[in-house]
Amino acid sequence: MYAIVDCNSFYCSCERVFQPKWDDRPVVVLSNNDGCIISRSDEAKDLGVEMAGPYFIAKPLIEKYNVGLFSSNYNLYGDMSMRVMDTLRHLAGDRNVEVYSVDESFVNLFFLPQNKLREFAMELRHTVERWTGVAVSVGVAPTKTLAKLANGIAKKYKRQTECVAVLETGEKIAKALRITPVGKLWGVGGRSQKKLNDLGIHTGWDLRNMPEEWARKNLGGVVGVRLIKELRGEEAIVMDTYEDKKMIATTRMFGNAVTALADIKEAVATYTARTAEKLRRQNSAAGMINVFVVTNEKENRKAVNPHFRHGPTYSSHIVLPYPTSQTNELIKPAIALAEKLYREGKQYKKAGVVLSGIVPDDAIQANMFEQQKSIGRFLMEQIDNINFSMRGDVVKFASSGTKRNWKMRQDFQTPRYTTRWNELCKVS
DNA sequence: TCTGGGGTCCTAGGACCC
DNA sequence: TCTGGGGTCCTAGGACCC
Repeated sequence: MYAIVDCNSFYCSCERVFQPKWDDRPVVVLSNNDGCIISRSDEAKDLGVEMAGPYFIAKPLIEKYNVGLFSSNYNLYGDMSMRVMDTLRHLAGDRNVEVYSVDESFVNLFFLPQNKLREFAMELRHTVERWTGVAVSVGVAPTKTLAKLANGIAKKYKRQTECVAVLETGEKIAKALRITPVGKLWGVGGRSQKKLNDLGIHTGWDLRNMPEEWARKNLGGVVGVRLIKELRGEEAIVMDTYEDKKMIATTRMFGNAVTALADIKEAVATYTARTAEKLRRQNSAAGMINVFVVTNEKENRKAVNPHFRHGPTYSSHIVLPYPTSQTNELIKPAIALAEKLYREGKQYKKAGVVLSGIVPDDAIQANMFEQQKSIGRFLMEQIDNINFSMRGDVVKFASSGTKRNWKMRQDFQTPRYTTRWNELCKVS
């Protein structure tokens, strides 16, 4: 049996821990650049604030009902996430916890007898809440997909379920599948939903009863087959042990459109530094670097797809002479790529740096600059240690610049309560 | 006027090899 | 006039997730 433990309105919950006056009032958290709504409390949901909707559209509603407004504070959420996951590991054992995203973990419950499942799930819920202040919902079932389904039910019927739903019998699973629209299943997105509905498949139960061979032909091949197996209670998606990322990226919208090459270069250098840091944190090196920029050219884009919000993406990549994790070795090619992509007179909305061809750092072949490299490696470690302990980028490369014309908007940001001494929560 | 920022897995099709 | 059959590796793009 698997549990999925999912934090309720995670970003909102994190903000409320440090500002309890918002506990019973509607709150929302905005994406970078204060662009759209990426977390909303139940109260905000009830007011009709749309998830992932643009802030400017929800603004009248937000102002009318005095909804609490927060810019995203990833330093805080990252740290709170660690606390939640550590609590789960403490209760279930390190190896039985698979962190799935910043606010969700799967927990393997094979060590529990059937009649202890609910009790243990409740213990997970209560302990996380007591130790971190973050409320969670728990779904338990024989497969990951069904556990996600159970979790959806726990969240939807919070009061009846006390945020914990266990589907341990065929009967309960069937009932849950019958009341769940197929589009709500884990792994069924908008495209597949439409396709399934057109074929007269509307509920999870309808899909569960389709033949596997049909899924192989009509539902994304092996992906569809796995989904149906999982719905029937056959494990097809197993616990994932930790693996290094195969691609690491930093991409951002600019606060305002940017036209100067100097600004683009500065942004690309900063993103490269941030990406290299992520790379070193998992002890990897990258063999390829890809830089892209997005303009705001509008012509003809809307006609093709009315949802197009920005212009075309221009991208280019360089295969590095040898894999590296050093910021200085990555910034040079990144800047060269930015220069190559830049066109005078265009307006740029966004840029990004993507590292791939990722290998373990200790597997890097020795090269002529071995000695120089080890010095560089030492330097990188020092910079990382300083930056990590300060949870910001205190030490920067000169090419990252200091003006930051392109920096994003964050008008409602809260302090980094848990990662900066001088931003600690004060109790008066 | 104003619409995140990451990731993963899979498939199809081209290039190339024997 | 007649023109195989496998196999691998790579890339682009689709679909999905949070």
